[in-house]
Amino acid sequence: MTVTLADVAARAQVSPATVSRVLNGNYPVAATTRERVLRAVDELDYVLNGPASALAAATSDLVGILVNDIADPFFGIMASAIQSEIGGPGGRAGGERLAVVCNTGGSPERELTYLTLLQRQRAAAVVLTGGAVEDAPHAAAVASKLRKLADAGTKVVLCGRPPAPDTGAIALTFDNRGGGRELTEHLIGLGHRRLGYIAGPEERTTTRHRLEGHRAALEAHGIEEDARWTVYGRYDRQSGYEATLELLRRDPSLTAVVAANDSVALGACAALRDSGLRIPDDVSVAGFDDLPFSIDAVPSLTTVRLPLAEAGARAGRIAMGREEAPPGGIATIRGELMVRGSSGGPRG
Amino acid sequence: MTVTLADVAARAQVSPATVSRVLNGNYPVAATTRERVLRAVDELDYVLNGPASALAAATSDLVGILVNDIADPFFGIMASAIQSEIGGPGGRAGGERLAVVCNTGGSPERELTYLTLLQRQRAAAVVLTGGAVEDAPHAAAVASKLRKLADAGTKVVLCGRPPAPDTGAIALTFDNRGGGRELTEHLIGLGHRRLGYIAGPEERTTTRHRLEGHRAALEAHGIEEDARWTVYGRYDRQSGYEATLELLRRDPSLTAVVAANDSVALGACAALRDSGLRIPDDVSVAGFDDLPFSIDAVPSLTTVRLPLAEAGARAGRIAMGREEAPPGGIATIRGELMVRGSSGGPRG
DNA sequence: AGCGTCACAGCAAGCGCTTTCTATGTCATA
DNA sequence: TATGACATAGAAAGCGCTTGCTGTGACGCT
Repeated sequence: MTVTLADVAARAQVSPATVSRVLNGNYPVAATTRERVLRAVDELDYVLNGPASALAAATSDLVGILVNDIADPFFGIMASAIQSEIGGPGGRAGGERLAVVCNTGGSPERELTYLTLLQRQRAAAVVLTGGAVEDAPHAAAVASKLRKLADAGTKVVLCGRPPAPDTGAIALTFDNRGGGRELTEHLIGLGHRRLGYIAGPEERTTTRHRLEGHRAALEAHGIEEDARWTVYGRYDRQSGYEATLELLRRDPSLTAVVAANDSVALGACAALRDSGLRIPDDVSVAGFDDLPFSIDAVPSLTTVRLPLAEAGARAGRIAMGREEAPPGGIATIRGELMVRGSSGGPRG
Repeated sequence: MTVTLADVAARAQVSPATVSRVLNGNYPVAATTRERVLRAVDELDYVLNGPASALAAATSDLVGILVNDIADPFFGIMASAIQSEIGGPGGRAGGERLAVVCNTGGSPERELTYLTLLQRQRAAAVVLTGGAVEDAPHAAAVASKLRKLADAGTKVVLCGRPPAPDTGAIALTFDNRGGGRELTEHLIGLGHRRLGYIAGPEERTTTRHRLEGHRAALEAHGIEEDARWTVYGRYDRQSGYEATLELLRRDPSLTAVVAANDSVALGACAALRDSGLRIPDDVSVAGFDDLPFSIDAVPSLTTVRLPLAEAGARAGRIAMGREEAPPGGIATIRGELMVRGSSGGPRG
């Protein structure tokens, strides 16, 4: 039924070995023979059997990309960049690799299961994007999995994720703390003294780091934080909306709201508007990430730009061995403060 | 070095066959034996060799999802929904399947290459999302590929894509024409008579269908279209920005701008604002898709909501054989007009 | 008591490919 | 002309798993 290497070999009047060599192009084959084989391949419409070849060669051309939420452009942009460097079809790299994007939905179990699945497929490389969960047992489980992958020859790269010591994984980490600090300092510089903070899910490293930066800025300027000023939520618009209403309820005198990311910030803007407050006249708003839509908000969003595409591309190249790993296997990528219309001096 | 089935078998004092059966659970194995095997698996930290198993069983648990642009939430949302039904880790389905998202970047060649790669991996199913390219040779090549995939037992589902006759592919198509028409009729109903249209890439089916709907509405209301009122571009914000400036240059008296999708519409809004025009007082704007950010635009965007998540979920279920295919293998999914702040009566 | 049934477990034959090693013909060199 | 050296091609041994078929006791039945 299905055409095999042997069929091609028969048709081209050569041995299967020769066909394999033509297809893999890593062994001298006379031009005329090669052409004959290629013609047979074409005529029979032969397609290599991936599993068989992976089994025999003990390698695979699968590259896994783990993301928390594929519907979120934050991850989409990174995944896209990673993939373009993986050299899937059309990429620069020679060999065709199948870049597979796996959506963990932020669930630790799924993350682990996907890693196992990739291990099972003997993936050539794995790139994990986005923050990690701080749950100790899970972190240990992931670390052990990563070590096993690395030991089995799979290249492991973390993109926008804190380093995983002793796992052999290369880490490109975002400086969430520094960005958070810079952002809040900008607001403080404008004169704000009462700032609400809408954090992401409490157990995520990204959440904690950004919040730490925010608090560091407050502290550096002698602003004592009110416990009511922080609300935890999810990394989405709705969460931002609800959290903002909650903040307003807790302390209507807030003059600025700092959000965990841009989506949350947009939700915050909507809530403020719905509460009859003007941005930035009454309340300033700041986001994080600088996703494409942030510039289209009205007023456009003050935020911290993370070079997602660049980081992804670099992660992809490292995963493919086309770029050297940073010294120590760890690189910190800084964000850039983007001051736009959503932030201004406090009212009055 | 690496642990194999045989190692587990030796440790559990059973034959490899038994271990395989325990792992696949499709053959009676005594409870005590099973437990012994499972313990050995655990102790040895055994991970099945995917390629070997796929080769021997002549099936794979890979499911491919093709998207045009993974950084675009339009595709991200569908991919996410498809994947959740595929039953990757955490999904409802029992068997663990690896859902792989492939980013074609809208390139026909890449699309074809990815299909071949998936064919090579003997994918269990393939879901193609988004519009197709209208280039005849390419369409034929894709159709032939789809037929081969279907013949080889791979389930092929099109989600948000026009049907591919005689390929055995199930199609869930968006009613882009109907949506486009409804949208423009809404604007005409408001009193607009001079409407600019910012189309997507000319060679895409989605572009053509939406534009056809727009024109049908114009015609139905006896509005003669000016050739200057249509500009082609890409499906992104920047394209919308530039196209709007171009439209304004060509005919400053336009009172409404209809965009190929929401991202383009946002770009249009930005261009209008930068040109000193108010929305909708001076010019109304309409988008398409109703992506999450559209409601956050100021004013919020009038658009056509496409049930991306629902369609994706359905496509996923069909691909898994957990839902029956629609009669005739084709279902048309309608959009819903969402009237919001960006559209109003023409000035004056 | 004799024998068919049933529930398990093992044997062994591949699945379709890669790759090492070996064979063969062709040259250039001595 | 004899002889390496070299360029190619083939034979064959797996890669690690699945599965059809073949045992083999333990049971229940007449």
